[in-house]
Amino acid sequence: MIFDNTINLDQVDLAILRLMQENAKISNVALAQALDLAPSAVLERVKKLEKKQVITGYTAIINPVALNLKLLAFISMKASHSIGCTDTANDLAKIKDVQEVHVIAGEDCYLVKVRTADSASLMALMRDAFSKIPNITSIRTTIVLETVKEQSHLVIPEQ
Amino acid sequence: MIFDNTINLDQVDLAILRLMQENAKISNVALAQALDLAPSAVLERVKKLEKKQVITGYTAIINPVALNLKLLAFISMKASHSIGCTDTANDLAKIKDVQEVHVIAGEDCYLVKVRTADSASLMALMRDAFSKIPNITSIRTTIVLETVKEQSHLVIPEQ
DNA sequence: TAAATTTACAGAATGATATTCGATAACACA
DNA sequence: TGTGTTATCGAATATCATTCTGTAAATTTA
Repeated sequence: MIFDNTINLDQVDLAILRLMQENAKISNVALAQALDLAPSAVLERVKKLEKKQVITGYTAIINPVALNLKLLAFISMKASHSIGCTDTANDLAKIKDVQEVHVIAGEDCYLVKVRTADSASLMALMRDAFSKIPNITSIRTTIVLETVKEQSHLVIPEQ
Repeated sequence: MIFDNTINLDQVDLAILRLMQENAKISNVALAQALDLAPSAVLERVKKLEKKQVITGYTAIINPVALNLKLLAFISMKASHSIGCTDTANDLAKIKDVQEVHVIAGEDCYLVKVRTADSASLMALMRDAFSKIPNITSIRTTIVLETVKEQSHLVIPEQ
């Protein structure tokens, strides 16, 4: 039996994704007008995209500065454990202030994106959370001075 | 004259942000019920948060794999130009496949997050786009093998 | 302190919207 | 060709967003 892992998205699906990525709160009616379809047809497609986990959620984009989260940092780490062990990565992922945890190729093992109020709270985070995680042998912290672009928008193929 | 740059958010505002970050498509009525307020009052607050640029948008979170975007990479760059010059960063930001551009402290100048289909398309991107940007003197590409956590959700203070 | 102004909220009205459902047409496949 | 599946439409209804007015509270000003 062939396990069909491919998700086939047609032009209409891609257009929906494009519009909803741009503005998740676009009304179903507006979507339908833009796509030249009935609202009920569009709704069914959106539901299907959600069920197929093509769309995994909807979120409000919040200005970090408004929440006083003025420090962004990337932290590279090496670990001593065996290759393929996911414990350390999972421990890192549990930390709330950690936005991203990536296992990377190259000299280091993990790349972590962290957002805190300031350098003091980053220091506190490292003392209280990172240092408790076993097997981490080295850490290199890169402070972001200025973010010129930061978006989760994906490039959606034109056709 | 004191320029009031502070954005004062009370408990209700934070609760709105928490709920809308979790699910941007939550209905106004549901929000109002959760906050024990009238829908009209909540709507006014949301509008205000948008106007104050606390909420900067609403987006559908799309699974990159569904769009065949299976490669994630971080690229560190050095540049030869004078400190404070933003041209290079802006050039990088213009590239569609580039999700993030950060000016960083440390040995390198820029950290760039890129998402493409595969290593071939990353190669093509470097050939067609990155190489055209002047003043870049060195590049170090870090390929992500696995992403354990990736979210734009901010930590919203409890109270 | 008192008056004036601003702000936040509730409640009602209405206009728009989401959602459901049955019917139909297009399509895939054997 | 016949059968099952899928996508769509259009209408009906329930839900919701949005606007507006009045009011109370908070804040500012004199």
